[in-house]
Amino acid sequence: MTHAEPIATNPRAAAPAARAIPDALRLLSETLEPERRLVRAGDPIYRAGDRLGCLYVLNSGVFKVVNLTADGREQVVALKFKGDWLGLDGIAGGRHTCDAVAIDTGEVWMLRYGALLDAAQRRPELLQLLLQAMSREIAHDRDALMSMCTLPADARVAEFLRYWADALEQRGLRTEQITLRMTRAEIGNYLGMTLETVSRALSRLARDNVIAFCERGRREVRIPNIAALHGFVQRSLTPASPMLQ
Amino acid sequence: MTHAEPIATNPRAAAPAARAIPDALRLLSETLEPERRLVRAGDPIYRAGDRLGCLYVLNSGVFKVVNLTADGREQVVALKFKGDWLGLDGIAGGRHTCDAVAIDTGEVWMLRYGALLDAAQRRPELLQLLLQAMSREIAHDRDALMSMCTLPADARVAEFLRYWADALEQRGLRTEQITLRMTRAEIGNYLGMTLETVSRALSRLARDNVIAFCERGRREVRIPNIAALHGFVQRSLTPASPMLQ
DNA sequence: CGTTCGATTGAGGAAGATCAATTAATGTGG
DNA sequence: CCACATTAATTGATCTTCCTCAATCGAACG
Repeated sequence: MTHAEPIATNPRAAAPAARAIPDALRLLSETLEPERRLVRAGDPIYRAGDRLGCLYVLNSGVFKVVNLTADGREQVVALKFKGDWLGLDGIAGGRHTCDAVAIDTGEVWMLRYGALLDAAQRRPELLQLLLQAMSREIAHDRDALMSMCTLPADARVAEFLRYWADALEQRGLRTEQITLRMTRAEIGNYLGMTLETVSRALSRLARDNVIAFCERGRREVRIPNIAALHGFVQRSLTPASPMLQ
Repeated sequence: MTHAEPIATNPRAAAPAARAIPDALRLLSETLEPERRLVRAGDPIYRAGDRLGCLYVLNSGVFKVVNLTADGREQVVALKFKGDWLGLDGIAGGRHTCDAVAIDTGEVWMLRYGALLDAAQRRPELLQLLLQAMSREIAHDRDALMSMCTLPADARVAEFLRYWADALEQRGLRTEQITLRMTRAEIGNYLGMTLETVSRALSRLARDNVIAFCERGRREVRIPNIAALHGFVQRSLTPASPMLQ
């Protein structure tokens, strides 16, 4: 009885999701033949205010999406992985409303918005793909808002790690040991807390053996068991913490 | 010289936006002839888990969108006004992921998802309409997340009122005096704070003359000047409050 | 006119921000 | 390769904001 195998214990349930991203990428590749662009950590692919010429799909790597307000506030509002789209928020206004910046080496595919629109008119499966990507993003943003509003700081950090590990797992990538490509300050900015609070939360998670730090630096995190992270979140809810009705 | 007319002092700038919603509604009405449904405060139009048969567009009234998690947390994650769409988050999974509940009398138009998809394939302007609605929702959700993360409680309440008044103004509705159709508890739940904090924030806003309560109850709020609300938000940022870098 | 529900206001406490000091990585020029 | 400079992370000590608990008040309703 193997117990250390959380992935694909139920192949029938895992299979469709596991196939979804490669299938989507193949469809896009074949029907639109997108221009490919290699990026390294720190490279922006667009900036808030840029005219929306293209939408982007990640073939590999990790991106952060940074929102900025007129009054100078700046915040990481999303993380993007393989198969995710970038730039969807700019469709309404014809201009990008955020910065998109690579935080790891990777490859993005550029889809001319006009060409995509044309193709979507002719090919139902392409339209579906786009609508589903947008829908997924809306649903995810709401979950994120909800975590922000209802979870205490420690749980938010745990949830952040769980989400990251989960995203990698769904894409068939190594999840046992993940490299956070963000500083504590960036993580805190994303989660709405200070870098000190992030650091303390991580220390506590490590002390509780929910995560472990690896030899090389504290930027690499070992997650022996994703379910344990979820358990940690749940525990911070149950013990007398109805937190906002 | 009439001075109490904040709208359309610059007709060229205001006109396109002001026309956008009626134009969109007319297009939908003519091309899809949607079934219309009257609702009253408290009526749900769908529940999380329901199969996605329709998308909905508000012709009038106000809706709240409520998200619930497996562990029982429940939160208002969005407010919807005339011209807004409901149910977009359910496209990806084929099921609604939230409850949508009327908080005022109004009328929603039901669009069979399949029919909408067909029509969008044939009519570019309809496809654009749908994509723009989804894009706008993504952009707005990010702004909301950002407010949550970067603004202190008082400013979040001010921003909430500003957004509500702004939404009404954009739709050509009375904005001088608005009726909040949510309890303090609901507002607090939406903004990630307790009802007491909402109450205190409102009292402070009234004391600073940024808002005023009307004779009948404290559920009606008079907003003499929307810009003053924005000013209040800004002030809570500048005086030694970098708040998260 | 009492009952109920929502709103307000105050007092005390806890989570998390801020300030500050230390330690660990990373990078740079010699 | 090492000394040094720089940046990131950790940890502790306060202080602030906001939550919790509780009492009071007002409005709506039967």
